[in-house]
Amino acid sequence: MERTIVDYQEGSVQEKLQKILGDVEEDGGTCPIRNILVRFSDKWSTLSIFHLGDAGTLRFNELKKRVDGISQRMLTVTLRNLERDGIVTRRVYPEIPPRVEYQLTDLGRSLLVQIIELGDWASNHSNQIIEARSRFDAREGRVIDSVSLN
Amino acid sequence: MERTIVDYQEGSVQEKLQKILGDVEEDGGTCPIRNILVRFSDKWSTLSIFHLGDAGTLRFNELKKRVDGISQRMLTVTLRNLERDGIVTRRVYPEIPPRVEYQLTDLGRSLLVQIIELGDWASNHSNQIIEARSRFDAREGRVIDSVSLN
DNA sequence: CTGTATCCTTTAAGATACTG
DNA sequence: CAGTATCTTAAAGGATACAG
Repeated sequence: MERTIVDYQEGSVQEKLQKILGDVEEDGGTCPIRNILVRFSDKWSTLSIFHLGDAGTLRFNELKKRVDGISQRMLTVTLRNLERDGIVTRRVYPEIPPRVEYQLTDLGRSLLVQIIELGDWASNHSNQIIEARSRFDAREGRVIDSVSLN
Repeated sequence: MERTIVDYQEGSVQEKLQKILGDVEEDGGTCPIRNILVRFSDKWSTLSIFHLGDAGTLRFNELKKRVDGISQRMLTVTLRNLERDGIVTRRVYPEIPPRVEYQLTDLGRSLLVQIIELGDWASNHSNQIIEARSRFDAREGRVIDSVSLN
């Protein structure tokens, strides 16, 4: 079902797009597809999924060490949301000091495949993007970095 | 350390992940891969790319009509950023009233393929995710919806 | 060790009014 | 038509202190 990294290159990309657009715009903002895309596109979720996919099982602080720059609060929030969505499992061992282990579910691993492809794309095209940014900034003479157009 | 990813791996998914992790954590936060993942994962960018991919060429207000709920300001900001990154082209026709047409670049179309796959994944797994959320919320007795853990 | 709770600052983004 | 500019609110996220 989702293991085919190969055949989504040639399949019916067009049909998939039509289907997504139908789902995504049908109820303006509340649809699950939008919701899911937004959720899985945040920085900390992506990085956490990468690291759990790489390591298999990680304790809270092990994961925290790997996800460079994440605060304790954001790791907690991120993991709760991923757990809620069925992407990771959380196992608590009643020891002192407590041990809590996280790992990807099957669903999480199938998502991982998708975001690896996206990350791979980013990796392979980063030079093109950086060059495009330079050209644009040279043309415009100013930087429109992230958002505010003020 | 176990490698659960091996289970479904056929090509070089594992290698891709290693490469991404190397890139992504090497300079903690400023690397282009992180930057790019964050940029292309925001809601309005994704939806704009979908619609431009579907329609081919769209004027500002045509696109605005299709991307349900987007404000004028956010469409402007989104399109500027996509233009800057080399994902869309912006062509201005010196007419009155002005006409401005947007379309995906080759780079943009190659990105489109990736996010279609992600959208397709979301579409195919939305039921699983919704069910997981219900189970979690029933277990926890409260909703941890988006972020604040207060 | 694995969190929670609070406070506080920054950023995102909607609404509205105005312009070439 | 296709934006800009400005104002304001909402949300994200960091820092710190504390708890089981």
